[in-house]
Amino acid sequence: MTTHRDLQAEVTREKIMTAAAEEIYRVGFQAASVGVILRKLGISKGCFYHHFPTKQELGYAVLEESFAKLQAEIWEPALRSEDPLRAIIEMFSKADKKLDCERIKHGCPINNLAQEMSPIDEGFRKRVEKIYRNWRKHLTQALLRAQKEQTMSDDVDANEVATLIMAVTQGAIGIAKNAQKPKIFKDFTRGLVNYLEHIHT
Amino acid sequence: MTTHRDLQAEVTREKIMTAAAEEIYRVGFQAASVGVILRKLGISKGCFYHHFPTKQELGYAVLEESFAKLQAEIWEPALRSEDPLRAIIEMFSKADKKLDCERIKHGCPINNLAQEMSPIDEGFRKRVEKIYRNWRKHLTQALLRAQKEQTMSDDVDANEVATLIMAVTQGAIGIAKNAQKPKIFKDFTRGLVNYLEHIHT
DNA sequence: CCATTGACAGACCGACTAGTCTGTGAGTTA
DNA sequence: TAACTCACAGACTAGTCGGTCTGTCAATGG
Repeated sequence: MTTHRDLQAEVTREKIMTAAAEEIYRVGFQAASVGVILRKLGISKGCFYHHFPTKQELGYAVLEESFAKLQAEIWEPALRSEDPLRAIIEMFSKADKKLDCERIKHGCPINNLAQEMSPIDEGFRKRVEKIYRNWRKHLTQALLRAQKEQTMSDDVDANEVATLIMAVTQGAIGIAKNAQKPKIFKDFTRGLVNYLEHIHT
Repeated sequence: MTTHRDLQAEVTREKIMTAAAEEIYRVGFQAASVGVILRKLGISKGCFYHHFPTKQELGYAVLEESFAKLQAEIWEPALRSEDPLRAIIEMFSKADKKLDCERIKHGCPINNLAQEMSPIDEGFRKRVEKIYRNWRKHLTQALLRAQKEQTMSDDVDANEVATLIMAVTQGAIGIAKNAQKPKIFKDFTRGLVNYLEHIHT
């Protein structure tokens, strides 16, 4: 049975997760201090370590629950769309609007974590790899569907296009984040968009 | 006049720089400990802080002197080549050989540093931005030259191709580094290579 | 030859970190 | 209502970090 206490505990866990996700996104995992996160929430050490055994486990949870979900939410509509290739093209074309700007400035949360933590923590590495494998799989499936439904040229290899999209996305976000100018993101994706237009039928 | 002492000091500085570059490349800037670097070299704290005012300045020096130089050395031959586009294509084609594997496994040193430090240190951000601007400039110039010398199609925009190459390179290295399989690098650049072949004349 | 310089040695410091441990008191159950 | 559980509080610890400071001694210049 779920008691009032269990519910309250769940709320607390969520509060920690949200604040941690923000902080990790803002400054990176290593620079994110457990103490700072708790002070911001007005929550005690005891409370935190009641919910998470280590800072590392908190990081894993943020990656798997918060970041992976965010990524899925961003791509799912396009991948489910009737005309996936067109939807993807429009994702890039509209990338300089509203919320996306903030996301470009701070980079892709998953990629940030990956670049920082993968070389020194196998746990992060494997979790990120799983997310990427998934992304690649769904993207490829969507493009194969596009070919079947005649909205993408048969002359190209769906898997090849999928990896190209992924590489450009990650590369362009990284470069734009560094430049701190979301406008630059479009500079670095224009070539890809033109190419995608070219194979769109 | 350059005395024997000055010379010895320069040697020491170089030793520190080399060890620091390795360590920063291996574990990132924040995780790299000054103490660990010094212990490895058998050098004292006093010695280190005689040569570098802060750890931050050491990081800047490594980025500007070691990493930027490395990057230039890798791309210069291709960009100076008679047929730059062909040379670039071959760079990607041969990326799974020898030394390059190690580089792919640990990622691009500059990009690693950029992703980790740019959001929290403007000094790193600006230095990386300068390197990227330079890379983009030289790459674009090389492609414009290719067009003038009729080795690249006039139908494409040199700047657009340059940014595409940069984005794919950074994205693919990042993904391959995470997967820890250099072979994957080729998967993620095959689409680009085919495209480059296509516009090569 | 003697005064000075500067490359280096290493003990030391304060700040900060992740993580522990002993309580405490409200919510739950018998 | 009495026993108990568990979400939470917060002082505390051990260790690491970047950075400082004083001292030493060989190379240097007058």
